[in-house]
Amino acid sequence: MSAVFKALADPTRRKVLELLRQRPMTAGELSEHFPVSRPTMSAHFAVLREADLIEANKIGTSILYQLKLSVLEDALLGFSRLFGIGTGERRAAESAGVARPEETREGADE
Amino acid sequence: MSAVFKALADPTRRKVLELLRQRPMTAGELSEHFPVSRPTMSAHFAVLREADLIEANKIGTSILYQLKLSVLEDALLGFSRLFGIGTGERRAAESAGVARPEETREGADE
DNA sequence: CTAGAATTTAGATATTTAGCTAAATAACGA
DNA sequence: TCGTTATTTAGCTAAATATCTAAATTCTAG
Repeated sequence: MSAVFKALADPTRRKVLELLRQRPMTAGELSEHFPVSRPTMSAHFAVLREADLIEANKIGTSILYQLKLSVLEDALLGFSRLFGIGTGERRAAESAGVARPEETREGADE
Repeated sequence: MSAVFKALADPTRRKVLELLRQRPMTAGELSEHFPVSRPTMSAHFAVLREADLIEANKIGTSILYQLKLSVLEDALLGFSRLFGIGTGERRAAESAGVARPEETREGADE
C-alpha cells in the first residue's frame, strides 16, 4: 500500500492515471500530455508499474499502458475504511474526548 | 490536494492520522508510538499541518493534535470520484476499450 | 524568578526523487 | 541488413526529504 501512496504523491503520476481511466494509451501518447522528457515519463511509468497501478503490454514497437483500477480502488477504499470514510458506514470518530467541537461536518453517507 | 497526497506518502504520517482517528493526542504521546526522535516527529506534524490534515491546540506546555477528518475525506473522496470509485456507482470500466466520447473532466488536480 | 517539561527550530548529513541529455534496446518495414 | 520509430537505461545534477543532535522557545510550578 505504501507504494501506491508514494506513487500517488506526484501530480504527474496522478494525471497519468486519470488519462488511463479513459482508455489505455501508449507511453508516447501519454507523454504528449506533459511538458517533460520521454525518459522522465518513463521513470514515472516505472513507479506506477512498481505500485502495480498500471500494466504494460507491448504492441509492436509501442507499449500500451493500462490502468489497474482494482488496485487503485483497493488501496483507496482500504485506507478510507480505516477512517470510516466513503462507501462504508460513516462512523463518528470525531466525538471522542474533544475539548471543543468546531466543525460538525456530516451528511457523507448513512 | 497535492499537499494531502504528499503527506499521505509517508507511512509514519499515515499512522499518525490513524492514531488521531481514535482521539486527539499530544505530540509527545504520538511520538511514543514511533522509533524516531521528537524533532523528526515534529517535522512530520508540520507536514500534516501544512496539508491541513491536523489541527494543533496548545494545552499548557503540551500541544494537542487533532485530526481534521473532513479534509482527509474531501481529498480521498474527491480523487476517488475521478475514477468512479467509492460512493458513486462502480461501473465495470476496467476492461480496455471503454472509450466513452464523454469528454472526461480533468484538471481538477493540484 | 528559576527550574523543569514539552515542543519546535537550527544546522548538519545521507538518501531519495525528478529532471535532463545521450546512448542502448527492440521491433518494424523497405 | 539498414534505417526509423518507440521506449527504456545510464549517468548526471539539483532539489527535496528524513533523520539526527544541540539549542531555543514556551509554559507552568514552586
